[in-house]
Amino acid sequence: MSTYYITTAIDYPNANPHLGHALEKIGADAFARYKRLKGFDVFLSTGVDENSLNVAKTAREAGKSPREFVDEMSPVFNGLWDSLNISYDEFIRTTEPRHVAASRQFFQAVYDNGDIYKGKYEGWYCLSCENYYPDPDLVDGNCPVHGRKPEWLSEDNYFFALSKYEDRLLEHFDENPDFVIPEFRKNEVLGLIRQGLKDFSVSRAGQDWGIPVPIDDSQVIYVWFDALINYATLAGYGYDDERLATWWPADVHVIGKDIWRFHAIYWPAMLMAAGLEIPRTIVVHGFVDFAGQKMSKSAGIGVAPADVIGTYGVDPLRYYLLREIPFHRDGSFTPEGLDARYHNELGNDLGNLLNRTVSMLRRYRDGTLPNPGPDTDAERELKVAANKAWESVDDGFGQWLFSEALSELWVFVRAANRYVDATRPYMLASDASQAERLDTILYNLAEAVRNAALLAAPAIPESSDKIYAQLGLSAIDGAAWLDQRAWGGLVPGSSTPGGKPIFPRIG
RNA sequence: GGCGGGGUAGCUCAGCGGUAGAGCAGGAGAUUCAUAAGCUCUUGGCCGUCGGUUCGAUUCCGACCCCCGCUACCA
Repeated sequence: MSTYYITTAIDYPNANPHLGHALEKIGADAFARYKRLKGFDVFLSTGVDENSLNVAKTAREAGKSPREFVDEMSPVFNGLWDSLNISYDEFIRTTEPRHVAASRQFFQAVYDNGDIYKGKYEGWYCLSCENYYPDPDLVDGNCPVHGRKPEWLSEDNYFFALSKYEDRLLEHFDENPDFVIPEFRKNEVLGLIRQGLKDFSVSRAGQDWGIPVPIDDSQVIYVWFDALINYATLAGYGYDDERLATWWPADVHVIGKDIWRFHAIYWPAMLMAAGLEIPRTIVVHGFVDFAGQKMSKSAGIGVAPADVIGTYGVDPLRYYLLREIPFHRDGSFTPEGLDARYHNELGNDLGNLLNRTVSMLRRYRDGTLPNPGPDTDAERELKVAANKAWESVDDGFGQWLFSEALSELWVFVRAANRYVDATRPYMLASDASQAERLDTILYNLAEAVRNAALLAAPAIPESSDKIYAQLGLSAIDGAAWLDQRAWGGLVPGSSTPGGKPIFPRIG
């Protein structure tokens, strides 16, 4: 079985995760589920980036030790991913011993290769912020946050010779045109590389939080340098060569538009320097805003994922984000939009389709799937619609175009609703001479619902399983897109228990 | 300043050389298996502005105007 390694960004655990974080994990999860359904052995990763000096700072402000703080925050993240049904295989914390070891080994490898050297890092440093500011960020020569005069400080740091890799990076982009998706992001990356790359500092002096530099324990590794290495750590780098051979290079890094510089430039160069292969693809997604405004906890703008789950459920949130927001671009979360898509698309179109189907099976056939007779034009049309859906939904998920995929799927869902109206099974029930015709309609209708559920499974796995259950089938798993795709997966004579509406009206 | 993205129906967007499309919202109708759901029909757009190329441009080219992102620099 082919392996497929998908990573998501590891998040800074210095505040609670919001919808933006959720968007990325949900997209990556939908893709991971899609790949599994297509028969791949998938490894999906996520985690938290705990070595940041910001984390240490936030901890101190909360009157806690960094260690205490991250131990509290970490479960908040994987807890949310669990409640969103993110099917991650591993959740990494960058304070884990295996990652500390891997980072040090990686640093050492790059150093041994001659690409890390000692240099001077200097700039305007605000003592209140504990941060360096580049000249243009200063306001009248003062710290933009505290308004106080910063001090000119310099410290010895270790630098990574990024500038050496300019040509090799350009070459890599040239040879791998799909390295960065979507294309307009690739163009941004290339633009930046062509402007010329500068070496960057990969260590910080005088800090007590972080991973010690292997060749100099007075310094810690710069947080981005160690954070990126998490992808290799998870693949076994530094402790399990067999595992590394199986999973490295990663097939795709899923990241937000704010961090492509690190993933598309720094990271490949770091890997070249460490003698590791470069991941095959980097998929860059956009951001979610709240009704046109940036989400901001302090300003009270936005909504907590847990609240949405509490009101609507997990799958409605997953569906809404995947359907509403084009993954590669920015999009907007609005309570009205969520409510509309929930009721119109999930409830009325899909949920009601299931409900009317199992209801008629119960009323007219005692909840037992009948044997279908010969097709008429109506059945042929329905199957054409199904085939079209399979093609375009498969294609859409494969290209990270979730919104398009779901949009195409709903074309089929509507076709199935139209099938009921066109064939009018409820008018046939009282006429014994029409029994075979009714059997045919009910069977094909159920089959249409089953196909829709299977197609929707990457996006709304729990709901798809519920639909399967109402049709008397066991949960969807394994390479179901390969082995259950054919029309006729339902066995005549089996019982269709039905059940409560899966997307009940709210409010 | 440079690079990139966007500007199409009230809303969210698709189309990207050949008589303007979808979903939602609004209006009307025929139905009843179903979560007052589904189905059918329908109102609604000088396709950001101004020029150009073309038999023909929302679609190509040029200039410009707004919104967003990245990046550089001046001060």
